[in-house]
Amino acid sequence: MVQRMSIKISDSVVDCCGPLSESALSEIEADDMAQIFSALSDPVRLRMLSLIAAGVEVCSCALEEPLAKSQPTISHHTRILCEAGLIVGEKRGRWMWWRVVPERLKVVSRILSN
Amino acid sequence: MVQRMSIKISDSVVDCCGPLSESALSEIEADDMAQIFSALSDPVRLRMLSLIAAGVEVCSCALEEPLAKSQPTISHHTRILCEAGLIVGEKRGRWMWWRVVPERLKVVSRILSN
DNA sequence: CAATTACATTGATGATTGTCAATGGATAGA
DNA sequence: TCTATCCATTGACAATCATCAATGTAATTG
Repeated sequence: MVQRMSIKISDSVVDCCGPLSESALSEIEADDMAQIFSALSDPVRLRMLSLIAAGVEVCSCALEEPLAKSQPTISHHTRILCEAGLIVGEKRGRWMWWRVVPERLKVVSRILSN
Repeated sequence: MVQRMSIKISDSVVDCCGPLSESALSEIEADDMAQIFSALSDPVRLRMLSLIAAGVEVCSCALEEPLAKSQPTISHHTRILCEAGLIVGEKRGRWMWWRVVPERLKVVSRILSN
């Protein structure tokens, strides 16, 4: 049985935004971008994202040991990365498998390269 | 008279880091990257960065009105962006002039595009 | 020198955040 | 059905953060 995570991504930033210097950001655009950068602003989450990106797919249970955090903390961070659209999860059996969303990273990358 | 801001940037991330997925981040690299993303994780700072990038050079006093924040708050945010190496300031007379550091933005951009 | 202006710093406050123990729900195996 | 496992949620706590009033500092002007 396969069950997909629901994601709440703010998409106003995905298609509309050119590079930062082009024109002043609206408050809404700034809020959306800030959500993504907030997700990336924690060292544990960055290492988590790196670990997930290193493998094709990574189980939640495989993150506790290298990150040296408790299970609820791991769950908390995967949730934040998921809500920012940076990773997606798929539950298979008892395991939650995570993979990165490269297009999402590219969106942010493109905004910063002006 | 010209006076430059002192910046404290953590540089371990500037030259060393390939894309996120290449290999697992060390804790030190993750800390440094997190500092940059933290600076970008606030909507006011994003709009501030956008405003500075829009003009060639922008005075602190020209930021209060469009951002609708008090002078101490503006000063607080410019400081954080500066410490992250994203902007540099130069004091000329009574005015503090800010400009973005495009290379710094490119560093972050490159990390995200794997 | 005195007044004014632009900015930084300090201190305080309310809000947000990272962390984990405890608990609950769902799935697999015996 | 019972037990074990994987994960999410809740609640609590300490730490960090965004904000601003008050104050300090440096530079310009009269």
